Amino acid sequence: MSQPASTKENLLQAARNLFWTRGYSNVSVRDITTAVGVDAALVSRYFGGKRGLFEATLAQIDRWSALDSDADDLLTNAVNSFAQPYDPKKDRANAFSMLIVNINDPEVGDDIRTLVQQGLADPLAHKLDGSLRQERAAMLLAVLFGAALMRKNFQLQGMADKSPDDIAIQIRHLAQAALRFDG
Amino acid sequence: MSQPASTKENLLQAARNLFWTRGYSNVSVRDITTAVGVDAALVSRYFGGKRGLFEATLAQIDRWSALDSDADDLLTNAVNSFAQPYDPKKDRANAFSMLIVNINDPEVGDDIRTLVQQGLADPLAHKLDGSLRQERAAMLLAVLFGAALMRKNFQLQGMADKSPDDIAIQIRHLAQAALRFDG
DNA sequence: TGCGCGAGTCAACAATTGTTGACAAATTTT
DNA sequence: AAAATTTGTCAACAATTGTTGACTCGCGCA
Repeated sequence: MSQPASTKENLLQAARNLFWTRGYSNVSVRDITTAVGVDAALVSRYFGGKRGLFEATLAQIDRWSALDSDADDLLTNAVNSFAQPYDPKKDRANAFSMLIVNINDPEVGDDIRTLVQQGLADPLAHKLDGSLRQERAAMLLAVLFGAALMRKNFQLQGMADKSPDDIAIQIRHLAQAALRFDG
Repeated sequence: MSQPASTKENLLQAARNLFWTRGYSNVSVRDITTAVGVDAALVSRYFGGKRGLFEATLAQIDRWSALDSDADDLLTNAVNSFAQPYDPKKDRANAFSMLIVNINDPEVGDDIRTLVQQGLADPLAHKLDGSLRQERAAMLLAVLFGAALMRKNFQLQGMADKSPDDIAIQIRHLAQAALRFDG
């Protein structure tokens, strides 16, 4: 039995959808409020402003399901998280899109940087075993983000036009190489 | 004997520096003109507007030096193009940064997409031999762009804090894996 | 009935943006 | 020297942006 969604929750969801696809600076407060059907003033009322609303959406990404695994099937999970088609319900693949779209924003870029470093890269490196853990973690993320960048943002032929299964094979090939790096 | 740079050339250079580092929407016409020391109206006068000025900078990237090689040392050139430190004089490493920074811009994103597809990915695939050329070209670009993204934009530890030589070793490892892909 | 309160609207603000037309100065052309 | 063309400035514009304060409406409660 779900409660009738409050306006505040509606704003949060609309903000997530818009920020995560268009990027912070490319979404106006009025874009969000008209999507919900309320006045623009409510954003400042409820969240203290546009920036506060964005950070409220950021706070929802405190856990990365790609890290919910031991070192063995970490590769499988990492590959799957990018191979899956876009699904606004699952925060996993969605979150990566948001990061790329917002990383170069002068207003929120720093937030994204620390979120990825501390919330994703550091835990990932800690999960690996062997030497050069930080380097291999960074290389794995380079592969995953690079594939997402080519597939979703640049929409390159040879990546954007592949089925999730096909793309998973390509990414797995690269991810394995990243984890195998030993100098 | 270089001519004294004309104001139009100065605008073009200032626009390149700013657009390529901050992104199109994050740079105002007045940012560019005050950097040169002239009035903002000159952009519309000389280039037909902000958009025209941006496309004038895009027109300067019609050739990719990473493609100036046969299939053999293509990998070496590709790796070098990303390992080199940021240098506003050389358009090579610079151009990739520009592409990432502007790819998500609603105004110029499509320009970047077609430029990369037709000017970079297609010629690259044509240069490869063997099967799955389009896929391997896309994978190589995923590695190169992903490394640039982690290093310059996300500034991940394990990539951003490496010397050009060290980063070249990592990228070469991944790039070789990309070119070796056979399904 | 009257009081208070949460929810939301409305009008307006200051700032920033890209662009334009009229004008002034300087330089070249005739 | 006079005319014309280039080169640039200046003021102003309309649109968009985030934010604020005053206000209205509806509902529970005394």
